Amino acid sequence: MSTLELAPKQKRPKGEPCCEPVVYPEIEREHAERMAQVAKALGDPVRMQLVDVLRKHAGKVCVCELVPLFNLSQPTVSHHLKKLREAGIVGSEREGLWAYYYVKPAALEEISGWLS
Amino acid sequence: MSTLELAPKQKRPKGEPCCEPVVYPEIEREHAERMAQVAKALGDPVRMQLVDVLRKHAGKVCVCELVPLFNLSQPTVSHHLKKLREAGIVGSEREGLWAYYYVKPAALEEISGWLS
DNA sequence: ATTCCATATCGAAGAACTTCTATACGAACG
DNA sequence: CGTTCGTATAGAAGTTCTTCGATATGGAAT
Repeated sequence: MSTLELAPKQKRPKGEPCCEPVVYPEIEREHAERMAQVAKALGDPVRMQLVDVLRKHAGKVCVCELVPLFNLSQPTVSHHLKKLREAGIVGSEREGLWAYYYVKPAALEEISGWLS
Repeated sequence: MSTLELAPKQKRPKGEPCCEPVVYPEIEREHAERMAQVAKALGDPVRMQLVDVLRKHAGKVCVCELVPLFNLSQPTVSHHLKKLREAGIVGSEREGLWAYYYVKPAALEEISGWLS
C-alpha cells in the first residue's frame, strides 16, 4: 500500500468518473486483515482489561483470579479468553484443575509498530 | 461492566490454595473502554486499510478516491468512514461536492502508548 | 430552473457478537 | 468407586455489525 498513489482531484468531467482509477492495495490486504483481527479482539472493554492484567503481570495468571475482576459469569470470561487465544494474543496452560493464561507479545507487535 | 475490584480468592476446601497472589488491574474501566472503542473501530479490515491510506498520505483524501479501493458499494464505504469518525480516528471536511477525510493522530496515541 | 453529481442516510437481511444458564469434562480427594 | 472443584463447551436470547439497494441532500453546471 505504500506504493499507492491517489490522483489529485480534477474538474468534474461531464460523463466521466470523478477520479482517476486507483489500484487496489492487494499486497497490504493480508497485513490489514491480520492487524484488524488483533484490533477486533481488543475491541471489547473486558478483553482490553484482561490483556492489560496479563501484560502487567508479565507471567501466567490463573483463570480463577481473572473471573472475579468482572461482573460476569465464569463462562463469559472463558469465552473472552478464548477469543483472545484465537487472535493469538494470549496462550494458556493447564496445571491440574487450574488454567493459566499469559500474553504472547508477538501478536501485539505488528499493530504496535504500525501505530507508531 | 465490573469496576475491577478484586474479591479475595476462596481457597480450595482441602489442599493448596487455588491461585497465585491476586493481580490488580492497572488501567481503569473508562480508560479500557476508550481504548476498546478505538480498537473496535480498527477491528475491520476495510477500516484498517482506510486508516492506513489516510495515514500514509498525511493529508486529506477525497471519498471518491477511497471508494474504488474496495469492492464495496459507496454507501458501505461511507458507513465505515462514519464509524471511524465516531471513534474520533478521522475527521472530514466538505469542499463543494467532495468530502475529504484525514486522520486525527491524537485518537491513536493512547492505544499506541499502551501497546508499547 | 432543472439536471447532474458526490456523498450521506434509510431500511432491511443475514451474520456475528455478548451474555446467560445448563451441562460436560478432567483432575483431585475421600 | 463417587464427589467436588475449576474450567470449557453448548444452546439460546437479544443486540450489534456489515452489507446492500433505494433514496435523500445539497452543490454545480447547463
